Amino acid sequence: MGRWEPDARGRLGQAALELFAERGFDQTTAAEIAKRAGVTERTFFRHFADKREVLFSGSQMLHDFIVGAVTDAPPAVPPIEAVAEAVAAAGGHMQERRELVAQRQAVVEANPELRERELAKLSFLAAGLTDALRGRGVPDPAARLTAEAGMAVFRVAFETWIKDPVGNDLPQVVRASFAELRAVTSGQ
Amino acid sequence: MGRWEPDARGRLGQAALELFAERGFDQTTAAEIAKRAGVTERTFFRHFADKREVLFSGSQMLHDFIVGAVTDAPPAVPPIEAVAEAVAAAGGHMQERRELVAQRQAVVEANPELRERELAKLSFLAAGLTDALRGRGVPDPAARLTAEAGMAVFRVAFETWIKDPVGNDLPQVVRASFAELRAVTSGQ
DNA sequence: GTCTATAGTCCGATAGAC
DNA sequence: GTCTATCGGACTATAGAC
Repeated sequence: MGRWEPDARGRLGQAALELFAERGFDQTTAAEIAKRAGVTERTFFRHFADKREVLFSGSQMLHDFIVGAVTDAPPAVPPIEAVAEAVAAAGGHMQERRELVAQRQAVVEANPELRERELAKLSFLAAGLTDALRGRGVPDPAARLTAEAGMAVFRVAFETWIKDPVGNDLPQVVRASFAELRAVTSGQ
Repeated sequence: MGRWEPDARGRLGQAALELFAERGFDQTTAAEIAKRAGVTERTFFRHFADKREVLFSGSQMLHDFIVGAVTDAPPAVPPIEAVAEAVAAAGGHMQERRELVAQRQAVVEANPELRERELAKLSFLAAGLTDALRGRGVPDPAARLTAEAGMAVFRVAFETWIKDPVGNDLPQVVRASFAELRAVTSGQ
């Protein structure tokens, strides 16, 4: 065993979520989060570039999963289908952690700065998705538009699912939202 | 003539754009912007909630223009058409100020915090657009998806136009992007 | 208009792991 | 010896409180 308890990063994320939920993002200082996690404020900022970032460790996993799924889809699958299935599959994983996801989302929605960061993460994901589609031979601007359409659907489907008190089939909501997007863009 | 020069807000916006372009967002303090505009730092924060906001006065105008155009479109116009024409018309106005728009965009792109704020403004616009569509009798989730599709197209079309060294027909790029979105969502 | 809390940076020091 | 994670303290600017 080392000098310190392991997984300072994980403990910081846990402590931050608890404190933000208890008393709000603005009313929580980085020093308080660090204290609850058993480290110093300085250590907090070595793990996270800013106070908001502590809530977005999972975004990288989401990014890698969705981009990976699109990259690995069989070549014959049409681009929009590859994106739809990747997003639906990611939804399946989120569903397994619904309690945690819902608590985190409530914290994010309660604060404008956190909502801003959430949008930035989805924009970053759209960029990754665009690259993955280009890698499948999809030309611009189709690659960019397909990726943006996928993120639009993800936003809408996720919001529908998280607001539903039951909310037990996110992948299905994702697929239905893609169908709905096709309907509205074709003029009904 | 009053005690102060008029339009402190406008001068602050101008001074901020100049300073951000000269030495970057991070290397410019609110006090420096205020000094160049001939006011105190305190006045800067009376006009703008935070340092980033000084670059986004135009976002409110864009919001009101697009939401107004969708609200005022004849009832017979299909939702996606109403959105497409509203965005195309807004593009026409931006085109008239291409130099200023391009300079501002270069500053925004150069800084992650400013890019974040830009995304937040577009998200706010999507929300206004969703309400306008509901006002036209479009049900959920179609209203939300149509609005998000409109913002996705706007992002892509704007980026295409601003990167084009000539870039003299944004409304046309917007319409072409809507057509492309229809194509990609229907699976080519 | 002044005062202050907090975010976020920079420097150096320490100690275990490899 | 090198690498990585931690700590301590001083410092500036933002942003809000008074």
